Amino acid sequence: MSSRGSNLNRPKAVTSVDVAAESGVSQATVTRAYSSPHLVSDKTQAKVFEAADRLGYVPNAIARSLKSQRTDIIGAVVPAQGEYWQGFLTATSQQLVAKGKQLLLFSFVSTDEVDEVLAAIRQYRLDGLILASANIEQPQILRTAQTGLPIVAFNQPAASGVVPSVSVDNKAGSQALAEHLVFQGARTVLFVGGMSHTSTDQLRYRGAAQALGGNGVACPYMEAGSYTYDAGFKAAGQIIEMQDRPDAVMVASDEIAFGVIDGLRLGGLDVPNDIMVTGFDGLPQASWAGYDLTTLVQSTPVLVEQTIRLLIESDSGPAERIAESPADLVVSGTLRLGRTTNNFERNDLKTG
Amino acid sequence: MSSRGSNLNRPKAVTSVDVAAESGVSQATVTRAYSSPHLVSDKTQAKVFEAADRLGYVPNAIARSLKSQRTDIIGAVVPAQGEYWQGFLTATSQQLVAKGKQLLLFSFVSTDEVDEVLAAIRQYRLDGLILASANIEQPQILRTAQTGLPIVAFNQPAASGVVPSVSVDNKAGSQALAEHLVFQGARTVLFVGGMSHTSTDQLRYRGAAQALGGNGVACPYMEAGSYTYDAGFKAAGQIIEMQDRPDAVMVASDEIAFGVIDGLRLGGLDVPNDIMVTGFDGLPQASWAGYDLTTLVQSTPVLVEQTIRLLIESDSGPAERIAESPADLVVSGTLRLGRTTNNFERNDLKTG
DNA sequence: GTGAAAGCGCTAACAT
DNA sequence: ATGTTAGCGCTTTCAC
Repeated sequence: MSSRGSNLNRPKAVTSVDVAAESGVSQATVTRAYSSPHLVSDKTQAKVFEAADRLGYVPNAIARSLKSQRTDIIGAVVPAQGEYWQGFLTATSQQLVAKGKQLLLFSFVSTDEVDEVLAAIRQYRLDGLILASANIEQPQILRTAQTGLPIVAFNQPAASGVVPSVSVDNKAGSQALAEHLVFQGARTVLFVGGMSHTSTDQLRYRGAAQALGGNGVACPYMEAGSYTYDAGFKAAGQIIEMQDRPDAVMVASDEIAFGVIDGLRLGGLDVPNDIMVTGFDGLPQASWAGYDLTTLVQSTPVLVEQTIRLLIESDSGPAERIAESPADLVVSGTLRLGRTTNNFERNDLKTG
Repeated sequence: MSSRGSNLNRPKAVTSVDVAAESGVSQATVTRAYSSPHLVSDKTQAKVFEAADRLGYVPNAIARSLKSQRTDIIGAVVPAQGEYWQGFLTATSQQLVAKGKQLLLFSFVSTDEVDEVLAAIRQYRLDGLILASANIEQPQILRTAQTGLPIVAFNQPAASGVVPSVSVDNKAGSQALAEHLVFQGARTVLFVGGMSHTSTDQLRYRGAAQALGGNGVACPYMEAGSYTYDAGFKAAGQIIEMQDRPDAVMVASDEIAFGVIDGLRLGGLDVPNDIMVTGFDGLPQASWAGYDLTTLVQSTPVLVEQTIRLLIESDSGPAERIAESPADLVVSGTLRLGRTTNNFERNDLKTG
């Protein structure tokens, strides 16, 4: 065995006691210099910081958390797959750091892993948890919520019965988009969903069906099977085979829509001249020239902001149960030109 | 029911002392039942777990960390932008959870934020840190490493002088790809890099230039400016303007390559018949029918595995300084057909 | 404004 | 196999 200490070969940690000794004040004063500077004279604070600098002292967040019962860490449970989630993760991480909080990330592939993850989470006494997937089941959520851990569901409107939830206004967005399709002259529209049992799917379909029905346009539903490119690609194969091919396909998500477009084009159809396609989400790729997809752009930073607010406010007082944010309709190349209106303008999705 | 009434939401925390009282054993035995079950009789353990269940007890990881000086948390600093990073994050999160560890995520947009983030990190006494970006500067890395925090650089080969580093074998991959281009009949090749000062760019270019030079093919370098779609799209504009348009464009990353392809096609060129394009990374979108990009596929899970191994082993003994993993050449639709060899086969990038 | 002292909940000797 | 005890590093009364 090595003669060294049992576990880590790190340099011995510098603690507030060391800084106290070095600067000739008490340990309590060192702590105060950091966490309650207003209780310490400027001179003392300077003395402490100098000593800390000399010694390389950094306050220990673990010890602070043990005492204060706050970790300043927010957890997020996010699906491993899906083009959508990157934007969520970076927005969340950024906004939390700006608030002096950190993000503990858990990703899962299959729903089975969620239980395991939720158990691991409980040990860490997080300040809050964001559940960002339609694939987490309500009993799981409920059980976790009962431990007293503040939870907010993200883009999972169905969870709002159990925990506060933040999501884009799926139905209103879908309605606006459907109305625009009618305006563009679509007389037959097919809705391609991801998984029919999710609330996201249902709301988006309902919005479409309602708006279309009001205009005397039928809206059959086709299930792609998952929210993936491949599912959309396969769905396109079925669309091509259809007897009465629709004028337009409303797809439940951008990622599925990319697959639909590629599948249709590979099948020899011209998008948008033979058939129009729309998406939902506003992924960065939607504005890529190869797709130039008409879609509903979610403002992820805004949604995340609301999520964090709900999470933090849930410490004090009754929170709203559900917050819905509008999606912006962005009309692009996947709609036929020549019938546009200036109610809708082409926005840039990327700032660069 | 729902009116818990009071303001503070968390039920008073159940501790090992409570469980001890409930089960009639000492507090230490409760702890042992969880962390060293072999030191406890089966009967006692059962008794403890029952009591814990009744009370809803979960061990407190914060308190454990304070005592044990291990948090079981690994940090990762990752750029906010870039299609590449989602795969890294999910692989890392997954593999860590499988090892009973957690992932604390930090993302940054501009380099200025890195210092702030590194400071925040130090407070958390992480067990290790993965720096996954070419944009973190060596002095910063060095300073952080000197605090005793084990660090591994991910896909940032230049950092290997300072901390252990794991990356794909950029040069060898690029060479193999360049040789294949020559085999396909390319006589003039343009290399489009992201940012010329990064080691990733340099290695990928060097590999290409060397292989091409050995075959008497020149390889000028063009800098896109960033590793983004937009940068590639703009580069395509310049390529179209060129007097002697190259047979093929080797692009430093898939994401840039998507932009190049779209830009070339929008400019009226046929990819691959007018001009061939290759990428590097093996993003999911590379296998989408719209691009079907010939690229070098990094096995992110394997790279992450090595990264984690280095991080954990660095606790005990001298680690390798650098690990390089091969990239798999995947030949797809963005190369001209008719001259293929069965040395290279089309692989499926997606398992679904 | 500063110091002394009592924990936060768990771990790891050291006893028995 | 189990109980006792002394901390881990910080926050927070409570004195002075």
